[in-house]
Amino acid sequence: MSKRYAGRREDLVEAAVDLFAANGYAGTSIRDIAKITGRSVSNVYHYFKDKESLWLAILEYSVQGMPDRLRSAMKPADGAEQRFSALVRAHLQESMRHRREVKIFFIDEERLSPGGKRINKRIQKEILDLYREQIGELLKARHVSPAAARVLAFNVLGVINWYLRWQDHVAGLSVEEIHDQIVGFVFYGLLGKLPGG
Amino acid sequence: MSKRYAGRREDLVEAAVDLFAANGYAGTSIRDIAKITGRSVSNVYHYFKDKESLWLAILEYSVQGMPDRLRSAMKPADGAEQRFSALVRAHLQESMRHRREVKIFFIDEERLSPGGKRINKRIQKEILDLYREQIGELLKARHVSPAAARVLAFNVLGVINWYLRWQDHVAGLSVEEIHDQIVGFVFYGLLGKLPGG
DNA sequence: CAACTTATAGAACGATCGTTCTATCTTGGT
DNA sequence: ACCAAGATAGAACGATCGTTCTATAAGTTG
Repeated sequence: MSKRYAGRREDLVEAAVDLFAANGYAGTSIRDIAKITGRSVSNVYHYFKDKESLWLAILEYSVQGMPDRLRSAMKPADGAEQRFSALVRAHLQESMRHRREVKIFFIDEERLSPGGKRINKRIQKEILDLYREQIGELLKARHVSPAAARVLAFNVLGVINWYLRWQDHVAGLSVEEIHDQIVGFVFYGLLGKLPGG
Repeated sequence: MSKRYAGRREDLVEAAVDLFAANGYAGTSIRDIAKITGRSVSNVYHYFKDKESLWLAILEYSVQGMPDRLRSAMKPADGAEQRFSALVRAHLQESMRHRREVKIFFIDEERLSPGGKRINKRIQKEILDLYREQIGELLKARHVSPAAARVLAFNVLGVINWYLRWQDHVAGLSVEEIHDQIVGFVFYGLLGKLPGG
């Protein structure tokens, strides 16, 4: 691989992320990707054997490693609340970092081949299980049923993933303040505790 | 309009809801809709002038009236907490009732014409404002900033809309129990109150 | 039955899709 | 300088897309 051509493959992935996030998988054509990178259609196929491979390459360098990154954000020495807070904060930051990829990942999963769907589902299940486990630790004294813990895990994921949609639409708060708000909501809801307390 | 042909238009809308929800707007063709209804392509165009009109017809008979239905679920005589609880429960029920439509509505909004987008945004804003207003009432004593109230409204919407995704994947709880769980989470989060209290 | 409106089907249009093929150009190693 | 490997472009394939046109069948109304 020559230096002159370094990053050419990554450019394609970058453009594909943009377009997939904006227009969806079915709504994005190989020609679109070629056009905004100033390349030819066949050049795209030189780097990726087909459209779905491009999709999977996106997942590979972003969402694929997310469960591990979330796990390593939680320090074993801390208490359950600190660990959970760290998990949520890491998850929010990861979602920010890979905003478009996560959007693609969670929204457009339907049109994949069975093999692609399996990868998608596996990662989603890893993250869900991570939350279920931590919620179990957090609520140990309250003996919640597994079904209830599952519902709670989905609720937390809903808050975090929904964040991707309105992230841009809030003025007047810094990113850190928004994250504080979200963590506070996940812990105490609307009524459980005063915002400042 | 003859009786023999009554409901033929509605059949097309019904099929389109199914397919749009399963495969997205760009991922669904007029020919797909014609095929599963056993009609011809041109017959679809006899009832709808183009693809986007079909989309808007779906919104019209489902999501369009949702803000009003949510408003009318809240009894003015009740207190702020009862009113908010009624709002969330009505929203959950409406989301269940029009599961596919809401999924389409919130997910696939990007590929519409400017006119279609405007309708979409208007309804979403109506619902968001409804929540912001009620959250304002609910937290009157705590003087939360408008930006913070906005974040809280988005969080609640995230929980409810995310519910559409995992609705099928929880065994061991009835629909009412799940709704209780969700309302409890919105009010008190993970730690704010005991589940049984 | 005749006239008119509605419902339907089938063929076709141009555009675009994912993909493949072939040919040229660039680069790095010898 | 030569050559193999990688990078690129362009043309073309068959399939499918949204849409339109034309023609026929069915139903309603006189």
